[in-house]
This record gives sequence, C-alpha cells and structure tokens, in this order.
Amino acid sequence: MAATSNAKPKRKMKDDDSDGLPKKKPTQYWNQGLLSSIDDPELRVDADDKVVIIRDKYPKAKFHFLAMPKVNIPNLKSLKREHLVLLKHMETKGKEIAQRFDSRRQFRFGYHAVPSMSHLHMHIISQDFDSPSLKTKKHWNSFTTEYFHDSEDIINMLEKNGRVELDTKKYQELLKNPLKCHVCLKDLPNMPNLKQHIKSHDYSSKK
DNA sequence: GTTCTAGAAC
DNA sequence: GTTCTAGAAC
Repeated sequence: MAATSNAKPKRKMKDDDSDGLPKKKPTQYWNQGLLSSIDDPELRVDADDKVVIIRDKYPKAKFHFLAMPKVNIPNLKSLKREHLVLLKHMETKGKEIAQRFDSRRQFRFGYHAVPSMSHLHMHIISQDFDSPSLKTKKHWNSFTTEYFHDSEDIINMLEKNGRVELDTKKYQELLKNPLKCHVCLKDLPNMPNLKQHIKSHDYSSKK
C-alpha cells in the first residue's frame, strides 16, 4: 500500500528533486543581504577608503541610498567612541550624495532603531516617500517615527555615553502606530490613502 | 529585508 | 463582492 499523505502543503513549493539530494538550498540568509549589495557595482554610487554608498534595492522614496562602513560593524550596539570619526564621515558623505542627486530636495540621514539587515547602514532618504516599494505600515513608521534616528543624534549619544543602546521593544511597538502624514500630521486610515495624501505636499524644494 | 495569501475590514 | 493588512515562509 502506498504511503498516505495527509498534510496538504499550505503553499506551493518545488519538491521535485529526483536527484535524491537534500532539499535545503545553499542560499545565504536574507539578513546578510547587504554584504553582497556592498560589492555590487550596479548599486554602488560612491566609495572611498572608509565608506561605500549604494542605492537601496527597494527604495522607499525618489532618492534612497545606504552609507556603509567598509569595516564590519554589525549594528548600533557595536559602536564605540573610536567610531565617531567614521560616523561623522558617513554623514558628510551622505549629505554630499543628497546634494549631488537633488540639491533642492529635503533629505534625512539616519539609522533604524532595530534594523532588519545586518551590517551598520545609514539611510540617505528624500522626504517625498514617493515610491512603489513603500507598501506597509512598518515601512512608513520606520522612517517617520522616532524609530528613525538622525545621524547627528546617534553621534551625540555616542559622544556623551560612549555607546548607543536603544530599547528594542519600545521601538518595535512604534512600528504599529496609526498612520500619520509626516508633513501635516493628518491621520490616514490605510496605506493607499496615505500614499495618495502625501502627494499633495510639495517636496520639490526645501522650505 | 521581500513575497505570499488567509482572513479581517469594508 | 473587493480591498487591505498581518504574519508565516523564504
């Protein structure tokens, strides 16, 4: 008698491996994705001996880049005072890039409190948030609540305390906040409405 | 981080 | 009925 299969797969998947090899694929873990992006010439927009700047693969605004140190710093918690020069350099480079791509547009430069991707990265992001890759409440709140820490605030924290320690739980809760326009603070019921609403603001020039 | 989709919301 | 989101899978 043939073996019975009583469990329906919940989603379709390839399990047609007639070669008898294990089904586990040798893919890298998704949270290490920046390690390959950092060396991808397609994404790179600038580099020097200390820092690489790449385009975000899934930009959440018209202009969205990541500045990363060449030395491996896993996260904010790894930062020491000895990194202050590097962080200031990253911020300077970030501002140069923003200036280069659109000198009139407003940008922010900063870090997510609890980033998904390993390897310290500073976001360089224009404040229009006009992008098809901006889809979820988590996306929105990660750039428009205190979950987003300006580079200068991180630098000040490190100068003052010698380290950057953030309450992970507190910041993860912020991602669930109701949707609110970052310009006029209007409440919006869902993402499609929010995306439509923010088009009404003018981002073409700094005020 | 993204994709996919079940079930909530409308 | 369709739209939208949240959580699992990857």
